[in-house]
Amino acid sequence: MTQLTTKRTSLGRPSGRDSEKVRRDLLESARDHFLKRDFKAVSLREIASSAGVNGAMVNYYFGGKKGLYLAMVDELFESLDEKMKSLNDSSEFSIADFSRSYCLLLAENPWWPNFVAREILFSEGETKEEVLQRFSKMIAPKLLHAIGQEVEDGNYRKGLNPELTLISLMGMTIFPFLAAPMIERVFDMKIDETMANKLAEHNVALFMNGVVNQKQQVTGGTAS
Amino acid sequence: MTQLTTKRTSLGRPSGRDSEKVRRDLLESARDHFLKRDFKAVSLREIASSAGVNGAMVNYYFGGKKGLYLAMVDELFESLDEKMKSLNDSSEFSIADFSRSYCLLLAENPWWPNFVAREILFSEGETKEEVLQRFSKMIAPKLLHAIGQEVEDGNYRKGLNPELTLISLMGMTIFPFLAAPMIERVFDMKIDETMANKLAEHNVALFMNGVVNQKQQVTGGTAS
DNA sequence: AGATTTATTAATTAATCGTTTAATTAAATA
DNA sequence: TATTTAATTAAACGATTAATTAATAAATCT
Repeated sequence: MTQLTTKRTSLGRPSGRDSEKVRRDLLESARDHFLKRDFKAVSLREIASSAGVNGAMVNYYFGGKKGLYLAMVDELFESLDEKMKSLNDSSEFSIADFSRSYCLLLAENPWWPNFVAREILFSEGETKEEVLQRFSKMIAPKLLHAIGQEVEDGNYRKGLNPELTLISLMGMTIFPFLAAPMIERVFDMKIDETMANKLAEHNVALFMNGVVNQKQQVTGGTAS
Repeated sequence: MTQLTTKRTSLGRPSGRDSEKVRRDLLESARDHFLKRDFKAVSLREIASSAGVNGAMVNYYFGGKKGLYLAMVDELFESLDEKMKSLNDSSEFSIADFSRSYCLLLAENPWWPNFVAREILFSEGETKEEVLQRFSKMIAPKLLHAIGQEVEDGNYRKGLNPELTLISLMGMTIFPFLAAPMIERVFDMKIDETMANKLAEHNVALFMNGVVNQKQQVTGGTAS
C-alpha cells in the first residue's frame, strides 16, 4: 500500500511529509495554546500532540519551548504590524479616526489585548521585555505625535495633558476588550463586531465632548 | 551543656511558637507572591520559605497549595469589600466623585486590577467564576444606578448610552493602573499616588467635557 | 509523671516538565 | 547502488513540583 494517511506510530522519517508544514503546524498549535494560557501552563508535549508530532520536534525545529514561543510572538506581531500599517495609511488621520479604527481592529483580534496584558503584566524575564518593546514602539509614538499635533493646532481644550489624554483614550478603547469576560457578564452584552462599532462611535463622541449637557452648563458637585 | 544546642535544624514542635502567627505569615507570604506572579509560577516551597517554615506547613494548615491560594483570595476580597463600603458610604455621590475616589483607591492598592485581570483572563475553573462574580457585584450596579440617575436628571448629553459611558469611565480609570508597567515605560512616568491624583482630576475633566476646544467652555473646578 | 495531642521538619514519593540521546527510516547524494 | 543526511519517535535524563510519611519534640491533658 502507498501512504494513504499519515501512518501513526512509525519510527523514523515518515514518507512524503512536508517538513515546512510541520513547522507551520507547530506554530499554529503554539499560538492556539499560548493565546489562551500562560507560557508555564502550556506543556511542550501538549503543543506537539495538537500538531500531531512528537515533542522532540519542538526542539528540532525551534531549539526548545522558548524558541517556539518567541517564533510565535514574532509571527503574531508581524501580522499585527501589517494590520496597523494598513490602518495608518490613511495619511491624514485624527485621533478620533484612529480610535475608531483601532476599536475595530481589536474586535477582529480579541486575543490581542489579553495576550499583551498577560505578557506585560505577568510574564517574567526576556519575553516580557521583548513584547513590551515591540508593543510600545508600534503604537504609542504615532498616537502621541498625533495628539500633540492636535493640541498644537488648538483643537483641544486647555488644561488637558496630551499624555494623560492619550492614556485615557487608550483605556477607553482597550479596556472593553480586555475586560470582555467581565463586561459581557455584568452588562449582559456580547463584545462582537457590532458592539465594537457602537463602542467606537460612542467613545469618539464621549472623548470629543464629554458627558455634560452643555445647555445646562452643569459641573456641579465635582468641584473640589 | 546539654541545653546548648548548635543544632539549627530543630525537628519537632518548636518551643513557644504561636501557630496562629504561622498561619498569618503563610497567608501574607502567599499574598506577596501570588500578587506578583502566577499561581503556577509560584512554588509552595518559595512561599513557605519566605514565611520561615517548611513547605509541609502549607499542607498542614491549608490542605495544599490551592487551599492556601483560595484562603488568600478570600482575605483579599474581604479587605476590598471593606474599602469599597467605606467609599460608597458617602451617601450623595456623583459619578465624578466616584471616579476620583476610585482612582485613589487604585493608587493605594495597585495590585488590585492586576489581580482581578489575571484571575479573569487566565485562571481556570472555580476561582475565575467566583472572582468574577464578587468583583462585578461589588462595583457595577451602584455605578450603573448612579449614572442612570444623572442621565434621568438631564445632566448628561443626549445620545450617550449609560452602560457604554460607564464602561468607558471604568476603562479610563482602571487602565492606567492595569497597564502601569507599560505606561511607565512608554511615557516615562511613575504611577504613584501623586500621579493618581493628577489622573483622577484629568479623567474627571475629560469625562465631563471632552477634548474639543469649545469657544466658550466654562469648565468646573479642574482648571489649573 | 506519663500519655496524648499538636506542630514542625527531613526524607520520600510520584508526577510532570523541558531537554537529550539513540534508534530508525525516508530522502538525497555520490 | 552505497553512503550520507534529514526527519521522526521512543526512551531516558535530570530538575522541579506538590504532596505524603515518618520522625521528633513541645504542649496539653489525665
